[in-house]
Amino acid sequence: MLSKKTKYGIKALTFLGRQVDNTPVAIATISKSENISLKFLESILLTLRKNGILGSKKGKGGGYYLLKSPSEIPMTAIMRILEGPISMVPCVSLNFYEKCADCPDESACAVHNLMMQVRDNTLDIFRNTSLADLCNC
Amino acid sequence: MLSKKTKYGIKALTFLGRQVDNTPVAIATISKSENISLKFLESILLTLRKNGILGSKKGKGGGYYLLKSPSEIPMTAIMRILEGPISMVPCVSLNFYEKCADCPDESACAVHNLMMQVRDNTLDIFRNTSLADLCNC
DNA sequence: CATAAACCCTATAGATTTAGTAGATTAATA
DNA sequence: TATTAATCTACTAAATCTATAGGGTTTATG
Repeated sequence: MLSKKTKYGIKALTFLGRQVDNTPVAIATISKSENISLKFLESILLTLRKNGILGSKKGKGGGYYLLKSPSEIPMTAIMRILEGPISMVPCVSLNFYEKCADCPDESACAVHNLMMQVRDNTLDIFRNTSLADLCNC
Repeated sequence: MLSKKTKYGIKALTFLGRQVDNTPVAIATISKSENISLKFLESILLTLRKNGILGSKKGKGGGYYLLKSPSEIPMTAIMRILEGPISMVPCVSLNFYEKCADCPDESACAVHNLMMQVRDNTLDIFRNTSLADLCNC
């Protein structure tokens, strides 16, 4: 299940991507428009900034803005920052790999092989979808 | 992320599906072979029984056994029982649908439309994979 | 009747999620 | 320069979920 953090993060990014110019938008503006708890959104936007997706400007007239154009931001990046691994099990993760404690042989593990398929398919979608695609719908 | 419950459940089902005859297998046998905590596995097998996947026999020589042949058990059924919804958001779920509180218009929601794609792809895999496929690998 | 097994109920430690509260810091502007 | 509007930081907290553990009950078998 997708966390609210990720869901809200994507919604906020989409909101920013739909802006005509790329001038800073205040958290409160996004919060009201997308029905997201202000302080929760604040922490989400902060992590997006720390991970190079967003820039921010402090003080009056400040806010958050996209650092790249929406078409240059793949969903893989957004998902990995907000949700973490795209895989359903760590043992098939590309960026967050971890061996299973209970499983002696990965290549013989039924779960492993099934989840590899799921990962490949999901990854394919996220790789071929950019923030721009989300903004146009 | 896949819960351990689901992972262990699938492993146990695979173990049962690989049995030559379909005679009852004790929880302890599966627990040892697959490195799964006995009491946790107990509760997992119980829910699989209550959901029509497994049968059980009490007393000496008792245990759990599959109610159908592995090829007749699709992964969709197993996943829904153990993990719940296959969708990443309730608003695109076929079997566990729930409207989002924050979202006024589903068809205009970027998250909704993206997760619909992911669901379709994942569902396709689970529909075309049966327990039998997992047993042969 | 003894034994071995599923069954059933309860509790719980720990982690994660989803926030809320309080204040510090920074920058534009009147 | 004083004010104001904004981000930034840190702490707290409730609620829920996860992954067990323990103990007692029931049922079948030899």
